[in-house]
Formats: sequence, C-alpha cells, structure tokens
Amino acid sequence: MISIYESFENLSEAKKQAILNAGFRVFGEYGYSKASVEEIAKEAGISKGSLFYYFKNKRNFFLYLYKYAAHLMKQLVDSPDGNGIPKYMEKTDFFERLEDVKERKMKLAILHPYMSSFIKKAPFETSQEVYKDIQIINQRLAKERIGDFLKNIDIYKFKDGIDPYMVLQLLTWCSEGIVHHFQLISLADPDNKQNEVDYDRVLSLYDQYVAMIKNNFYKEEYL
Amino acid sequence: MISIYESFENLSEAKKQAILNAGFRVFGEYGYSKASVEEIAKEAGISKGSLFYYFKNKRNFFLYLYKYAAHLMKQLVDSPDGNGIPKYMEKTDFFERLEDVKERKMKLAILHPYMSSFIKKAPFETSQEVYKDIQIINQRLAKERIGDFLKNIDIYKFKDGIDPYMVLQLLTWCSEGIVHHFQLISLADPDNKQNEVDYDRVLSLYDQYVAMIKNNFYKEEYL
DNA sequence: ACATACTTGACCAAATCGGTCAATACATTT
DNA sequence: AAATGTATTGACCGATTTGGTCAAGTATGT
Repeated sequence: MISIYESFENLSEAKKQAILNAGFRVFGEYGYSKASVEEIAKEAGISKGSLFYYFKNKRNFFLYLYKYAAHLMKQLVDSPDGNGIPKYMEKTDFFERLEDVKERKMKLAILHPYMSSFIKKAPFETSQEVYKDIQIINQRLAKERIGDFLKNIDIYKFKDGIDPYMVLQLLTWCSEGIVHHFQLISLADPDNKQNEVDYDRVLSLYDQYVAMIKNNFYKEEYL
Repeated sequence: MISIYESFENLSEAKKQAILNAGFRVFGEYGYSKASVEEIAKEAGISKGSLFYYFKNKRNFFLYLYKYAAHLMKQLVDSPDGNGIPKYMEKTDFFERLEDVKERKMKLAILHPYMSSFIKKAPFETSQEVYKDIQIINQRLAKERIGDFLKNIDIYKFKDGIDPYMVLQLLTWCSEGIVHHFQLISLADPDNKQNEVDYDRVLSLYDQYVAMIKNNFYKEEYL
C-alpha cells in the first residue's frame, strides 16, 4: 500500500494492527463525528499525540482506515498477489470456491474483528467532513465483491430455476447472521469477559446451513 | 402501556411517533452515551426542554424507548390483543404463517423505520447508566421471538432432514439482508433525497427468496 | 556525543453535554 | 374575562469533552 503515512507504516506489525483495530472498533460503534480520538488511542495503547503524529488529523485517519478496509475487501475476491488469475478461480464448483472464500473471510475476521461493522456503518456516514470521500470509495467497492465470485462457475450443477446469485447472497447473509448471533451469545455469557466470539462454533453452524442449501439446490448427481 | 409518563402519552399520536422515531434514529446511530438529546429534540421538531419535561432525563427516555420496542417485538409474534390464541397460530402451514408475520413486520418497519437498528445495537450498550436495565429486558426478549413461531407447524411438509428452525432463521437473515441492501441503494441514489426505502421492491425480492426456499425445501406434494 | 525520529501528556480554545428554569403560550374552567 | 393549570420554549449553567498543538523527553542509530 503506497502511502504518505510512512511514520505509521514503519511501525511494528503488532502496533499497527492494534491501532487499526481500535479505529475500526470506535468508529464502527459511534460513527465518525462521535468517535473520540482519545478513546481510540487509549484502546490502541498509545498516546493521542502519537496518533496525530502518524495521521495529522482525525479525518486522515478515518479515510486511511476506510481505504485500508476497502483494499482488504477487494483482496478477498481477487488474487492475493493482485495480478494473474485469482487463485480461487481455479475451482469451478460453487461450493468448493465458497469454501476457499470462507477461509479467507475467517482469517480476516480474526485479524480485524471490528472491520466488518466499521465497513457496514461507514456508507451511512453523514459528516460532511468525510462523506464525499466515502462515496467515491464506495463506488469502487460496490462493483467488485459479489459479482466476480460467479465467474466460470458450474452453474449447470444447480437444479433448474435456481439462481446461483441468490444462493450466494443468501449464504452471505447467513454467515453475517451467524456471527451476529454468536456475538450476542458472547455478550450474555458472564464467563466470557473478553466477549470473544467462538469461531469454531460459527464455522460449524455455518457449514450446516451450507450443507442444507447444497443438498437441496444441487442436482442429485453432483452431491 | 401503563406508564408514569402521562404528559408524554397524552400527546397527539403524530407527535409521539415523531419523538419515538427521532430517539430510535439517534440512539441507534450513536449509542446511548454519544447520542445528544438536543439532536433528538431537533429531529422530532420539539425543544430540548420539552423532552426533559416528558421524561425527566436522558436515561428514562432511553429505557422507555427500549421497553416500547420490546413490547412491539413481543406483539409481533403474540396476538395483538395479548390474550387467547395468537391469530397467526390458526394457520399451521409454515409459509402461510410466515406471510402473516411478514405483513406485520412490514407495517412495523414503516411506522418505526429505525427501530430495528436501535434494537439491534442496544444489547451491545456498555454505558453503566443503562446496561443493567438493558440486560433485564433482553432476557425477556430473547426467550420469545423466534421460538413460538414454530408451534403447531406442519413440519411433515418439509423434506426429510430439513430443520424448520434453520429455514426460519435463514429467511429472517434474508429479510434483514434485503432491507439493508435497499438502504444502501437509496443512499447511492441522488434522486432519493429522503433516502426512503422502497418497500414494494423489498417485498417482491423477499418473495422470490421465499419461493426458492419453499420450492426446494417442501415436499413436492405440498407445493 | 550527536542528530534524527518517535512518543508523551499537559495544555488550549472551542464546542458540546445533560439538565434547569423563568417566561410565555395555550387551553380549560370559573 | 379573569383565573387556573398545563405545555412549551430557548436562554442559560457548570461540567466535561473535543480535535489539535507543542515543548520536553525517550529511543535509536551513527
């Protein structure tokens, strides 16, 4: 990632991740205008002064986060190295390719637990300070994502009348719903003081839904 | 609804709805601690002083909103009059009963567009001023809802190995996903300055997903 | 020892916060 | 029309928080 924020990017990986995650969490929870730089710095384990040293001001930091997130979301469907045929494209079976993306998403969710809520809220940002910039990034973001997944997919394996796009959409909402479900559970669990989500259980439940979908949407000869 | 806030409840219906909706919107967007009473009052078209006149303080107002929302959510699956057999229970077919609930949800979504985001965010509230009270209300809320829907349902109509609970869950996430999808679209549409969601399109898309599910999860003789 | 880059926390003016209250407007009763 | 009680307002308050600055200090490399 080319950037003018060298001082930030020369930081240790652990420190960078701590700062990014703190930003995702606080901006994601309160939105741009109500998020406090002080709170972010505290959560990242650095001083407020340092944050301003890295990014000059609040706006720059927020937009850096959003671009960073958009970049990662793009990488999710593109090839990791950015050129040539995306790796997951080698597989033409819908559910095999889904398995690939699932693992990537999982790694991302563990690396940046609050990125998804941040990226979900950002488009609704109304602060004039940033909302123009957000829209520009959004346009690039919307075009990619779900569209490319279906390229070169063996759609003939689906039963007649089934739209693979709808199936993909359904499973996407399903995975989001499951994560949210377990977030609620972790909140209600007094033993889990960190409110960490149990991703093993998320995955196994998700797999159940995938299996149900596949069993009934695929032609029998391809099960 | 029995209440100590008579001065509020004696208001005209239009005024009450405006105040409730403003509260849902602002609390839902920023959370309890960062939500500004001033902003809520402005959006509701009243003065800040009036809001304090009705509810004494911020906390009371927030908890009133949450109880109000919980009450409506309960009504969604219960009978409207609160006693006797819920109306929708008369129908034992999964998708017929779903149709019933769908219409109720739709009316609710039009009456209180921001209630769902409010109620989705509230459980994650960390402000010590309110979080204890939220947990208490949550426990009552969690038990109801999705569980009762399946009572007396003709589960034999589903193909073997299909869990109706999972189907219901899937369709719930689906409807939420569709609404969110159209919210994004309305944001990107420069002609739609009010960012109003087109519920006709929401419904028709939702119906497509329901049809797909039903066609493949129901035994053929019940289609 | 020197220079450079990083890090901090006290500090600032400005804005915002929840909440109060005297004044006013309105409606109803006498 | 006078009196009474209720709604409604917006200016106002002290307290807190805000984004941002900066001088002073630490760490690092040469």
